[in-house]
Amino acid sequence: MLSQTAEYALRALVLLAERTPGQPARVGELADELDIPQNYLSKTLHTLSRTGVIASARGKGGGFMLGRAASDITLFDVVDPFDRLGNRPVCLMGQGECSEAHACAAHATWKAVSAQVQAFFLQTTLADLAKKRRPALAPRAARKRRTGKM
Amino acid sequence: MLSQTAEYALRALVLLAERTPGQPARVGELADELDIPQNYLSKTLHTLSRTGVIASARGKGGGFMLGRAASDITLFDVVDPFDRLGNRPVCLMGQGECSEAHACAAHATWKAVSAQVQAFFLQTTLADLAKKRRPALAPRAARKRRTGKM
DNA sequence: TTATAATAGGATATTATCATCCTATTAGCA
DNA sequence: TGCTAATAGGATGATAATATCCTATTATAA
Repeated sequence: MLSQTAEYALRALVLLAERTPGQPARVGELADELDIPQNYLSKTLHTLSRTGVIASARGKGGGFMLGRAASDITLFDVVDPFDRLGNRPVCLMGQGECSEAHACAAHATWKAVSAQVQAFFLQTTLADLAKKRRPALAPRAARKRRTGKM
Repeated sequence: MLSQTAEYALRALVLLAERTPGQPARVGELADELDIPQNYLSKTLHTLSRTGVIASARGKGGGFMLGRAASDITLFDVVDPFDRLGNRPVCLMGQGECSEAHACAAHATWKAVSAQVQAFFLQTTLADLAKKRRPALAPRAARKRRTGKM
């Protein structure tokens, strides 16, 4: 569904959204926690810093942090610089195999499904994905046993 | 949404579905009409012939044709051998970032959207995509002016 | 039985994606 | 000022997807 790069970006930004705002997180930390190659993530985040969804600070005490409130960053914002969700053709068979004027029987259905996917990315925000940890629901033992995998 | 290969396969099979059944179509013809590299399409179709959705006949007068009724071949049948639609992870952030047990706020929404996409591929058939040309609705002039593009 | 037209399929080239390496730049601190 | 910790970013390597080339195999018809 998403390219590797876009998935990395998304996971990293969800992590950022879970951090206390204003405190920059180092790429190394993020890469480590997410098991993503550090140098690769570095460039991915840099790309996002250019679009403004995150901010970067160089030097000691630097790192990356969200550029605005998590509830104000959509998944589309995060993913679109890598996978062009906006540019996808209307017809799943490529450009204009079936057009609005000369539509196949499935055209309307696909358009509807496709629109739902778009809407999901446009309406869901990082705040929705960030884990609002609810300790009451997760027994203490289970939390400790976390392996990082699965 | 689909890989290049899967898209080629789908377009070619829609074309086959529009042909008179039982009459094999040569790869060259199909590739030509769809503007797809012939040798590549050849292998793609060969793959599908092994899964049984199409049949192939070698030698003079040979070619490819649907293996069963167009209304009995789903888009899933065509696409799955190339893009594993069935194997996609539940969470769009990769394996188990959020699980059923520890779900993010968007989990349910994404699952629903994802299921709709799956359902589309499972329920739509080649017959639905094949152009049942309705000359009454398309003015003769418009039909002639077709450029192949757009 | 030979010529021809088609798919079958291995080998290989090309291109895009994913990933690493290394150096430059910037900021903070002793 | 100089040391250290961080991002910035060019160059390059590895891998997978896409595409081409060429020969083998099979079927039909003269």
